[in-house]
Amino acid sequence: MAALQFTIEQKDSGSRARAGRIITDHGEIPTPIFMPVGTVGSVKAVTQQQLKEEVNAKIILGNTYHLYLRPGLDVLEQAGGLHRFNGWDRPILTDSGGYQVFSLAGSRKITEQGVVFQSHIDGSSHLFTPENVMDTQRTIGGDIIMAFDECPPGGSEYQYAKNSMELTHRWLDRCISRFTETSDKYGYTQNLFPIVQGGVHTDLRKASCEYISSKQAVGNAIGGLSVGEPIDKMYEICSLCCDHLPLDKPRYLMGVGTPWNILEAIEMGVDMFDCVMPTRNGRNAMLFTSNGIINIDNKKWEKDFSPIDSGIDCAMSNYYSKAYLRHLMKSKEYLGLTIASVHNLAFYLWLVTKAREHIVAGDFASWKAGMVIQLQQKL
RNA sequence: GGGCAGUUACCAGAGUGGCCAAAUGGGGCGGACUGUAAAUCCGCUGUCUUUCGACUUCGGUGGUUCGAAUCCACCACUGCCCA
Repeated sequence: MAALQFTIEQKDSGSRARAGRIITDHGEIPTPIFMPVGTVGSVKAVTQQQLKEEVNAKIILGNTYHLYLRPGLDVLEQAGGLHRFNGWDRPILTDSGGYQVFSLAGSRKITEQGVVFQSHIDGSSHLFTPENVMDTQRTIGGDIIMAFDECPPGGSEYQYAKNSMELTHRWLDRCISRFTETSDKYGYTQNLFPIVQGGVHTDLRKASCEYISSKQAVGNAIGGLSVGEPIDKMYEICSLCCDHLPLDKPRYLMGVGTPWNILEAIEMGVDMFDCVMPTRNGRNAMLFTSNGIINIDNKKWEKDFSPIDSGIDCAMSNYYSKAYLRHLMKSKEYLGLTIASVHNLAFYLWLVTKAREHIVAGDFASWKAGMVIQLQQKL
């Protein structure tokens, strides 16, 4: 059993994009990659079989905060970790709960020691520290686990962002200490990714990248983006981070994003992505297709019996019609949620696979320029 | 034949003299969603107008009143009960 390895197989000639491969004990991950989000150990409305056979997912996410609250660590430990528990035998990445510091801002308190959360399930209080978040992620059993960070809102002003970043750095040191002191729990290697913060402030981001880089982790994450800042700022900061993070380690842009966001970031040299958008928006009737965006609730699809998306290689997307999916969504049938989610995820995986092919072929930038426009069209 | 209840916008259903273009729910239409407190949330849903506002609506006709979805008379239709 070995630590995560990353190899770059091909660099794009016209941009910073790269085609690589991550090797973990649970299998290989070609990059760039999109990772479906399975917060509570389930990619909502999608089975693990569908993730493999229809979506072609290589790695999925789980969330520390949610899994800690339910089913709880005793269940996960007795199950033998999340892989055994949910039947997903490919790699898993667990987020640390840092995002919940942002999204549950109304029911948590941050101190130097850590964060006290009030459970969204029953209101009970729980203290998360860098140390116990490492222990918890060890127990959940992610192949890649994330440092515990504070994710400040996109509009945070300089001083807040600076304090927040410095806190995240101190927490990182504590995460690394605890992570180093403890062992892999289930026989395969677990790998820690630190997270860059610094808001939308370039000097903070640069400093954070340098600090994070000095830790020489096997991979690095860019956090604190797509949290309310203008989209141009997101691109600017992402690009800057890619200039200051190690070239030979995978870069993970957390929580991003739209298909065109992902293409832009790939061009900057990002290798890994996750986002709830394909699943959540899918459940809410928004489909991403190789031709553009569809609101499947719109009446215009009522009698459109053509496949959902014949431009990608997902069997489900080619089998079911837009009219049928609209009917299912309008009728609030569970199957509609599944088809929409599977399709959107398959599209995202198709997109990063195509991106990789074009990087290898050496024409990524020109292909991307056309796709960014095409994918945003409202059909 | 007699008695009682009812008829409101796409549907269901409040409203019983002015604060009613008319509650609420459903349906319809549109939008939002970026490390998931989300199968959620937000608009619009008589006509014209960007707004202000104007106009036409509450089974039909006529009436009472300054003013009627609301009161009265007759008519039409529906449901239940008694013969």
